[in-house]
Amino acid sequence: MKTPLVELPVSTCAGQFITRYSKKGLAELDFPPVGTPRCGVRTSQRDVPTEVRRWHQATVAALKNVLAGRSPGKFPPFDLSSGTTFQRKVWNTLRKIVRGQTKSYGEIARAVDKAKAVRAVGGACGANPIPIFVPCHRVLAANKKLGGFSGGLNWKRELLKREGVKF
DNA sequence: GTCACCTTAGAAG
DNA sequence: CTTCTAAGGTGAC
Repeated sequence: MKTPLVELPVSTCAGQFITRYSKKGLAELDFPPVGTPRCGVRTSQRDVPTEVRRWHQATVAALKNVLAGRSPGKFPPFDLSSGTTFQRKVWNTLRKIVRGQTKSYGEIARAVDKAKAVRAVGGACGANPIPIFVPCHRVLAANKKLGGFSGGLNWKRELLKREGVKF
């Protein structure tokens, strides 16, 4: 059984992101469909619980800060219950990577005591429900190559650039 | 069961 | 240098 999620859009100049909340916190974040960046689209939040609105406020602020190349500030609580134990371990490790810093898939693998599971780490990154906040984009291949990215390599490059990472 | 995936170290040519 | 291989977790088929 799965708790239905409350879905709310986040309109930024980079496009309209989609966020989804469970009863525990932010559960998913999607990149904008494609193009058509529109600023300042207003959305009805009539049926949204007060608590979720508060989280959403934090989400919007954090997202805009990141897109502006600043530190995110406050995050809403995350609900990563959808992942497996291994994935949550990986995501938890990713969150420790500070802004402007990068790690390799191998380093993440070692950090979760599965030195040889580098490819599994890649899989976990791809399964990451909350990109940007759980910084899967800060994970590069061993020789500082870009590697891949489900949401589109352009986003990975863009996010890193906005954090001041050169490569 | 098999395959493909955001990988990587190492061995061989 | 390039190419090939094996190894790990997980979901799709």
